[in-house]
Amino acid sequence: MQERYDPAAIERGAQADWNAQRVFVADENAPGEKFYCLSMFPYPSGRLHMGHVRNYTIGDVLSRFMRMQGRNVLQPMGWDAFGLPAENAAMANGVPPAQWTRDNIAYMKGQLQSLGLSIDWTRELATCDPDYYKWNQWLFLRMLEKGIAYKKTGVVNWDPVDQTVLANEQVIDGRGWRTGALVEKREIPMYYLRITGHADALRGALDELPGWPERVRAMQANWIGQSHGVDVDFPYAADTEQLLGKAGVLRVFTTRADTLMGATYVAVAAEHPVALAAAAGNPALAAFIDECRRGSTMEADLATQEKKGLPTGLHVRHPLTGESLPVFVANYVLMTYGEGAVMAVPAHDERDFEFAQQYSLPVRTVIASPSGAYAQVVAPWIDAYGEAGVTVDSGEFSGLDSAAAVDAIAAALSAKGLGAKRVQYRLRDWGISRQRYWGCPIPIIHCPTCGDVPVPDKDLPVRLPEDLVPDGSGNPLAKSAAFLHCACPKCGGEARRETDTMDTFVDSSWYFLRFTSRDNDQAMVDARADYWLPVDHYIGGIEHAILHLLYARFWTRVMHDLGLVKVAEPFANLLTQGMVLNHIFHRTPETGRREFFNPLDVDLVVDAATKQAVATLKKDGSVVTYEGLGTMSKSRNNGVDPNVITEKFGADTARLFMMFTAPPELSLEWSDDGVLGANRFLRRVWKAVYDHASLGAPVALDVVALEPADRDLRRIAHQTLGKVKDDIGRRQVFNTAIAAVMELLNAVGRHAGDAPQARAVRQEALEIAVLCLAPIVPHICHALWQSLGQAEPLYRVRWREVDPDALTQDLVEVVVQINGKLRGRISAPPGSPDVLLEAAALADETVQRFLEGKTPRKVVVVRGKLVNIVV
RNA sequence: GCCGGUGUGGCGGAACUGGUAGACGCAGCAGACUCAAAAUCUGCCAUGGGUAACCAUGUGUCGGUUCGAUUCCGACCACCGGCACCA
Repeated sequence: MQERYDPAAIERGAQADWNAQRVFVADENAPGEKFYCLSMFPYPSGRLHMGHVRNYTIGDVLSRFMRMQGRNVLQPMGWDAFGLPAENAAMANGVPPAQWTRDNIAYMKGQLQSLGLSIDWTRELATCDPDYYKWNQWLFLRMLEKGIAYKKTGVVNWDPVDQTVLANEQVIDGRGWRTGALVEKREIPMYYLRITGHADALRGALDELPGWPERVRAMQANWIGQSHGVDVDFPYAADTEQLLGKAGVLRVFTTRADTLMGATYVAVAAEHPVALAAAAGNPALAAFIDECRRGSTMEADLATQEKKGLPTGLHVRHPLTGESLPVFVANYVLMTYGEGAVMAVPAHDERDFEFAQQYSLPVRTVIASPSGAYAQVVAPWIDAYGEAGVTVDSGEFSGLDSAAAVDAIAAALSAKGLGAKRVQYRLRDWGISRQRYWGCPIPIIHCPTCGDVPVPDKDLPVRLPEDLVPDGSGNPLAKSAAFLHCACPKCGGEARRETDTMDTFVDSSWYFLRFTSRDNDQAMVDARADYWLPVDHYIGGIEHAILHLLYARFWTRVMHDLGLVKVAEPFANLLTQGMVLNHIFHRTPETGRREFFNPLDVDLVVDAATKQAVATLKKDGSVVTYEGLGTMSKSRNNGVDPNVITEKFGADTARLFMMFTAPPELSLEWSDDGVLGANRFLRRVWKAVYDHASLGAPVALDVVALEPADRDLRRIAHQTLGKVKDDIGRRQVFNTAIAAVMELLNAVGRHAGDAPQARAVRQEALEIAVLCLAPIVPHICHALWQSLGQAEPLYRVRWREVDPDALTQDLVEVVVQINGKLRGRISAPPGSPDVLLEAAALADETVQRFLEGKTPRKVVVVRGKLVNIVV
């Protein structure tokens, strides 16, 4: 064994051994209960960042730990390879997105491998591979057959200069990012997936996911939304009928049907058909509608917007009283929620109240406050006006509590054919059409005679040409004659291929299923998916808490309903890891752009007196502004390149630092000193084994021949073994597990003596330390295990069981409290009866002094832990 | 505004089921080794008082339950995240 810890050589050697033995290739037929450990696959942006390192280290520690527990582990890896950045890079460098993407994958794969992750690379996939996205297309066609996929118009951002559709992130302050042109809204046909059809199931099943963090479940529940209410139809009055040229109803959705008798007007969204019809002959209204539509995109972040509206001049009739009510266009009604229209009850809804005050509309009190907070609704608004109560002045519906009134009014409406109870979800259907090149083609052919024709299964995949280079002016697929022109599968006539591609969230909605059946070119998934699913542990960033996880749950449900997989929920346990933060420093010159400085180039000193942080540049001592901590990012120049750390200290140091510095769910502050500390610990472990091993092989351990100091060390070692298993296996916290091994190593350092049994105990303690660290820092442990004279390689070694005999103690410390305050400690044999402990505690010198002769009123004994004397 | 989370030393954090608050590490201070420095090792390290033994205080604030509360309950404050004219 070498005296010096040389991470580069050790890591190269360990990785070579693992690869040669194909240690991490998963096998469905291997013994042991399956454990599918999945980390969210990366977008191949070019280089790994520290967030990736953290994510994949957590997954790898769990995988390696479970492997040691005898589980049959699958840990795969792939690439979320379609997306906009590849097109941007292509425009900047003139390289096709395919080449840029594949180059990045090759580089980043090397980076991942240098971290020593226990990944089964035989199952690697990239979503831009035709044998992957073929099945996106195949399932899309099944959804089309089932009516789960459908076509309707949707609104997109249109850059009038580049003649192209822009993603939201390409719209900056309402202008195109490249041209600076004012972005327009355009309606175009798009494909949607009917995720709303599963809203109820997706919401309900959240309760059956105890392995998910509470906050993710709450975020999904909020996103899906759920309101129990009533659809109410307001028949058109004569003026509306005349304008629209037909009889009809204006439908609204309300959760407060109990207040229907207090409705004094109806408000519709700017995009509502009635509003648009009224605007045709009303320039002022048309201008207002225009304003509303602009406002909704550009001022979405305005918290308090003035309630504005205009009368349409049209009227509808109250469904129960027949009273004529005016119809307003209001900026607080959303076309995308419910029916795009609301009944307004100013007396019992705050927004309606505010609006009614502004436009002098009548306020009709129809609810009596159960707490007597008010008799009649008058300005100003108080929250009690909006609360449920008992109906008053509501004709035949008077005197009911709100819930009963909703039922009665819903029944009355239903009898007239003017309404019914309904559940409304906030969730909207998933629009998957993207007017871009670097994505999975939607398998549709447009035929002038047959219409939209699905591509037959035998012609799948519809291959994306890989040699195109986008130039920013529209989708290059639309300019590629080879792609565009085709024969109609139905009539054989000349037809045109759909040029839209799928949202990349489609790609990531089922990749975890494909890993199980990667080599099957006949089916999307096979029986192996049922073996491996559900994913036992899914690890990824909180930023995917809503969209990705919801889409993946939906997609799995669709596959389940089609009989393709047995599970309905894909992820049994979810671990959302925190972000990696670093200090941010900048300086804003009088002219020019703000300049950010890398933390490596800055000295940060906190003044002890003022508590003010002072940051100075290392090179010239000039002062820069300290902005605090923030996520590592290129734009703020506060990133740390993983390669720099692994090259300088090794992957094990990087892994140890990540796992030790914070629990996985919390954000992690980068600290160069912390990295040094992690490295220092590994050197200490190395030295401890070296010092021990260089004295030659120890004799066999004989537990009956141990000195007290030996028994102490052995007890600590076995306690550590138990704690580490519990911390990693049950609690999934790693920092405390590492802390426990550090304590063990400190104990080994204190343990002296060259007696044969002393050395045997140290041998066992070091073996346990190496086993406990093996999932976290696998390379150094691989080498140390050999140095400890073990014939079997560490990757084949199972976790060791705690020896209960090692944990026994002759005496345990018992704490003595008086009135809950710590006053002394006594030693007693474990399992001493309460009366003995009580007597010993009362006899204690310090205790006597504090009692000052007073008689205890009561004594509480917690066996083996403490005695509390109450006076 | 609504929903969720988090508040503990100079810093990251620990205390899992109500039972010794501050494990482990970082930084700092002192010492050993060294011609010296780095590295390494040892000791100290919540606050106030005291030479010390020790005493008092202390887990965002205020209250409650309990023999005993960082932990449970109530009210409030601050910060972070998500959603938001949601009918």
